[in-house]
Amino acid sequence: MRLTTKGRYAVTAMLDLAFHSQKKPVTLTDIATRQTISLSYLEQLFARLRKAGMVTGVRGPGGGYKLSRAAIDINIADIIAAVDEPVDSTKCGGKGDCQEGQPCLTHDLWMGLSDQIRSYLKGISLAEILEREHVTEVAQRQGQHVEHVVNIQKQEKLSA
Amino acid sequence: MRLTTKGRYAVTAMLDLAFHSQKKPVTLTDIATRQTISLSYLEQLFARLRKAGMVTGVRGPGGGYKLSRAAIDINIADIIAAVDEPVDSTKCGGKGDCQEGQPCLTHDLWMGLSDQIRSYLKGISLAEILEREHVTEVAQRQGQHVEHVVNIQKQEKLSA
DNA sequence: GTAATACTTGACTAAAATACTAGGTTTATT
DNA sequence: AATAAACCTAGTATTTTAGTCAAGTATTAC
Repeated sequence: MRLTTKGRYAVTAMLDLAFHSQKKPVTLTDIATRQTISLSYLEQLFARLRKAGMVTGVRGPGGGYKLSRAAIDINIADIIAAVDEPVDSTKCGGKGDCQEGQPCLTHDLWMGLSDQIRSYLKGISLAEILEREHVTEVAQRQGQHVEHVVNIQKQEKLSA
Repeated sequence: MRLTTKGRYAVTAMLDLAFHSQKKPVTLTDIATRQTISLSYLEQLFARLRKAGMVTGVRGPGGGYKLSRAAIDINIADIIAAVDEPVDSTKCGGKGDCQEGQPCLTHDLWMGLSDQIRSYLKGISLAEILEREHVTEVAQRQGQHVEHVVNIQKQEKLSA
């Protein structure tokens, strides 16, 4: 499990998507504008997210992307795993025979730790993050812009 | 908080150090050999670890490195923070004014998540990891390979 | 059917991080 | 004095990151 800016971009984009795509699909152009990520880079990330079955593309005018599953069924670990190339961190393919056994000793230690982080992130869903940080903090500090968004969301929820 | 191969190298080296430096200092050459990390790369990492006050260099023949504190007082988050350049992930310096307020919404979300990971890793000490896999001690004494260690550990889990 | 909109693909690139190389200088032990 | 080790400085090849650019294909509103 690696934690890089690439993964952060993906999580950020997914959070944006979860937040804005409740009613209709969200275009990557919108996300790119809101999150100041380049469109083509987003396209790369979403190609992977789509292959991982986490988002669904809707073509044609009025199209965009939406979550394939409910936000509560999408966890952070899966998002990061989807965009990150899986790196073999063992140097011996997990065989345990790199060198006299010793090296794989610490490899095992690290991998155990890595697994813990993974399972920890697996326990956090998009929905939980949105809910946790939701209107409370950000809206207060922010004023009209976010309030506007929040209002729209509330209206959508009411009409849904 | 980033999780990269660099951080893994640092944690691995620190685990090795914690494991072997109980009596006398450990040379980087030893660690380099055991963990198959280049000596100069280790030097770079340990320069940072030393500046962070986690290890102490002992010069001269018979010298090497040792932990500055007890292994139980050194946590994983600090190790990673020591070798990783702190990247400003906000693009607005935490001011919250990147762009219309919106971007900082998700920035905050991610940073909150990042903080959780950090505090999680802060709760794990070198000593705990070594202890958790305490069988390694046995392996060391008996000169066995890790494959055996893993088997022993599985048996212990079964019998526990 | 056409145009608009949106997704797909692939090639390319500047900048940064990674991992290493080389060659030193101290410092302390023997 | 010889040596073993930390410690320092600079450079460098490779890979990854974070994009850009260009030319597609698919879908739907009209």
